[in-house]
Amino acid sequence: MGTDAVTSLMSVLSDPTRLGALRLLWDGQEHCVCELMDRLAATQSRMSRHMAALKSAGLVVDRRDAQWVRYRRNPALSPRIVAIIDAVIDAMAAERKEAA
Amino acid sequence: MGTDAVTSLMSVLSDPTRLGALRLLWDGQEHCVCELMDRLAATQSRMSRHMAALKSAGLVVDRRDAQWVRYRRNPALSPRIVAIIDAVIDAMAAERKEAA
DNA sequence: CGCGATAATGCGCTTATTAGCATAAGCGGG
DNA sequence: CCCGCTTATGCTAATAAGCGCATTATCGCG
Repeated sequence: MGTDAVTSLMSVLSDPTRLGALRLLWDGQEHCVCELMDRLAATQSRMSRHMAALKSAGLVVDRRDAQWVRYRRNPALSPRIVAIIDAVIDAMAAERKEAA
Repeated sequence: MGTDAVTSLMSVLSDPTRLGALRLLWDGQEHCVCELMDRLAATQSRMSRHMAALKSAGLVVDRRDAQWVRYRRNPALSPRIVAIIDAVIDAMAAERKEAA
């Protein structure tokens, strides 16, 4: 990790579309961009760019499968990063429950 | 919490000066702006604004004491928020250890 | 009441982030 | 080889974030 690795991680997490994607990917399964688009109500280019950001941060990995690109949570993520994201996703879930 | 409370929290956390201040304040003690300035190598206006951001996010509280303003961690913070920040500070500590 | 010390704020500037639109790139099928 | 589907990317405009500088505000002290 660089000097401000945590800071850049926080930057990546400070976007609702990226957080939503992370929440969906956190089930460990693969999800294509089109599915994420639909479920997060994002346009194609927007979704693609946000996924690129998550990938560039090392939080997710992707795989080409025919015309689809399947993203999934990076299984090799450091425990400290996982701890942060788990806590964030937990807070998001609570927030969603309250809103309902 | 609003719809994107978590997102805005992440935004507040995505700055090295604010993260540094949070780390220092996380000991539960009071710290004046001047001390934070010194320890984080920040100018006065910069430090003041960042503390205002942390305060506005509800993460810290302040108290006037003569010519000083003492900031401290907000003791009434929700457990979910605390969990996030604890994890972030833990990651920062690990990062600092590696850098040394 | 004026002074020194500490902190906050108005202002202008620069840089970073994000979005949409259009276009290109990768893939399988016919 | 072209077509349709899916995803990535170049470009540009709009917005937000952050900083420094200067100024203002607040306080205790003499």
